[in-house]
Amino acid sequence: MKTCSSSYTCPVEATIHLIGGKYKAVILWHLRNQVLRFSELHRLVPKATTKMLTQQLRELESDGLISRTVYPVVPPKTEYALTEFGQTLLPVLESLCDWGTIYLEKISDADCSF
Amino acid sequence: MKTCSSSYTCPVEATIHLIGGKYKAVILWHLRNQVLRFSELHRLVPKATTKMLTQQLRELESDGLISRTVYPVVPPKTEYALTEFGQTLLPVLESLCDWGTIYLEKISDADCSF
DNA sequence: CGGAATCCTATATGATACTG
DNA sequence: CAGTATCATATAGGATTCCG
Repeated sequence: MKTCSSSYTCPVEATIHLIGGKYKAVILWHLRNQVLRFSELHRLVPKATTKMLTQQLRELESDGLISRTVYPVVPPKTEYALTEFGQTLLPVLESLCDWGTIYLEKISDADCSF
Repeated sequence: MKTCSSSYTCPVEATIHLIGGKYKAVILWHLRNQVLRFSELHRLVPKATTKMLTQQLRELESDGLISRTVYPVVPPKTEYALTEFGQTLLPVLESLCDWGTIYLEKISDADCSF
């Protein structure tokens, strides 16, 4: 999962390395039009444990795709948002979403009967 | 890695599940404009072991994205190609490639100095 | 609330050898 | 050539508990 020092043979590989994590693309997708707190994200991605969610968020952060803002209040409050650089991913995410929609239609027809 | 019976909460998740594998997007990318034999693919994706390459190819095949044609000759000859459905992924792959290119420029500037 | 720490298991991946 | 089989390990991922 190290991002650095990996030499990629092609750009596609690099992008997948950044957003191909189990929940990363979904997280970015949910952040596309809103700032979200940790618990809000967790509600949107319930399959992720807090550990996984934290891990993926930290990786996205260290890759410069999202920002993490901690408010020193009680109870704690943390907000996650797309960075400017993260926003450049929006066309990619939309294309993933569009194709996924078509794919889901396709398999709901066949309904996986094998 | 099971594709079936996973219920996705959002289409982005579905797409990533199909092409998010370690070498899948790269394989698809290499097949975008040509038919390739196993050994040719292996040369293009040298980091993958034969086991991994086979595995990813079989998954792509069972997801209907690529076709596998075995010619009953000696020595054996197998050709992999995008299916029609696989071709619908081309815009997605291009978008992954475009963004990856920009990303690689960005990190080659900073050169990971933290 | 937003995690961190620990422990544990499952899965992914690699190395190597072998085969029709 | 195009894999398969087997063994070993690394990494991902989950469950649980605890804390400021």
